[in-house]
Amino acid sequence: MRRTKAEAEETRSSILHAAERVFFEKGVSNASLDDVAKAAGVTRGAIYWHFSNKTDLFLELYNTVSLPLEDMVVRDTEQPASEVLGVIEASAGNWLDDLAADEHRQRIFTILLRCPYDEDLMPVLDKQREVDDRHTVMLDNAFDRARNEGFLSGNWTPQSATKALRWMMEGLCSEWLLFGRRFDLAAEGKEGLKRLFDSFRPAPVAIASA
Amino acid sequence: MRRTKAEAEETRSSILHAAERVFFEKGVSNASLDDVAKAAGVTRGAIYWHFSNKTDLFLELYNTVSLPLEDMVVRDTEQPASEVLGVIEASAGNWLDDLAADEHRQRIFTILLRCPYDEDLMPVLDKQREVDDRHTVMLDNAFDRARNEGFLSGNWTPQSATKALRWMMEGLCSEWLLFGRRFDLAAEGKEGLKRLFDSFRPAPVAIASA
DNA sequence: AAATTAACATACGACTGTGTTTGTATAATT
DNA sequence: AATTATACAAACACAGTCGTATGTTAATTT
Repeated sequence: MRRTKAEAEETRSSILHAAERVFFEKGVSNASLDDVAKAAGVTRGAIYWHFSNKTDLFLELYNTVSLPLEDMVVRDTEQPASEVLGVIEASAGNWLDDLAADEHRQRIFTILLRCPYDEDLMPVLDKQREVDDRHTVMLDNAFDRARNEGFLSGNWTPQSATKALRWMMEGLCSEWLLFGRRFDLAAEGKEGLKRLFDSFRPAPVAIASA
Repeated sequence: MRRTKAEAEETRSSILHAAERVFFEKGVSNASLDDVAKAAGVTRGAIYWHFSNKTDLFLELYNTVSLPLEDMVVRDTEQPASEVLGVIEASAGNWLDDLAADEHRQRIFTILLRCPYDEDLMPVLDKQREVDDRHTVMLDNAFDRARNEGFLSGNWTPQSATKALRWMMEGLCSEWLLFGRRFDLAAEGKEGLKRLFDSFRPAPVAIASA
């Protein structure tokens, strides 16, 4: 019962969506291809037609969101230095808003956090590292610009600010994703960001007063 | 070939050690009991003698470190308020030192971070949450004491300081454990802690000068 | 000394998941 | 209109893995 090309593309994407849900619920290694097939309303034959095996299915699923993942990098480095910190903070806040609103992204991140990286999933890890490294470099540069223009507190170096920000974001999201979303990610996250960035900014110089 | 009780206890603990290594390397759900048995130099019979099944083995393994886990709570709340922040910072720093030095603890944490929590592993998750909640309460109280005595910067509230600290620690350890230990956990972690705690402390009041 | 039991190893049956092969109906091609 | 390639479903063969059942040996008990 051959379907038209559009229909085939439809079942392929329904398989991907089903895989996302099943992998999220049962974990990648605990989920069987039959679980995915049933969740997609097809048989394993359809999966093996569109994908070569489970690892390939996982990688394709990862690719469906890998490009949006990279959007978290800060690219507005053309701003005046006085606003660099504000731009970074807003960018991180927006990223939290996006994650909080996008269940798809939530599930993918959760899957990625929990998945046991064996040998054949290494490309995923490598890509994650590459994105993280690029992100780190861009943050370093941005904080460095802020510091050179006197907009970074002496308590922080560009590198330490980058790390503090990244660790806070990672811890925040890990706790939220892996631990059952028991708090308001965007609200509490942005409040934390605000206080952290306040400490990034130099103390206001005392106006000569009485 | 019946062994003496001491020998039996020895094989039991060797099974636990093997399980720790194998679960760490292959992930809990990807590791078979035969993998564990071979790594321990026994057969599956020995495992089924000492443990009822794989979940039970995992839970017993978790119990071997669950008590030390709770040591990370700050219990030195009897210090003078002026030193509360220093005590918390030192406690967190010590915790990092311990983790960096104890491969056993590293593996257990990594396993816990990566393991897909299905239904029968819920007790582990619940216990983790309980420890975390207690830790949070103690930190809240400690920061509150510091604030009441004027030792907490106005930029932070006790709750926000607690969260910032916990997220930073969690992000730091997650990245180090899940991402290949590509940096010096204790050194970089303590530097980050120092800067964060510097921002927790109120700005020094300007001495009346010329 | 005989019987029992603890501490395993070995063997067995059942099931699950995987990859492949085969069947098949339909769209696309010629 | 006949052929072919596509998009699957259904069936098959096979390796793991699990739990259990049974065997075996040595320590303990009686």
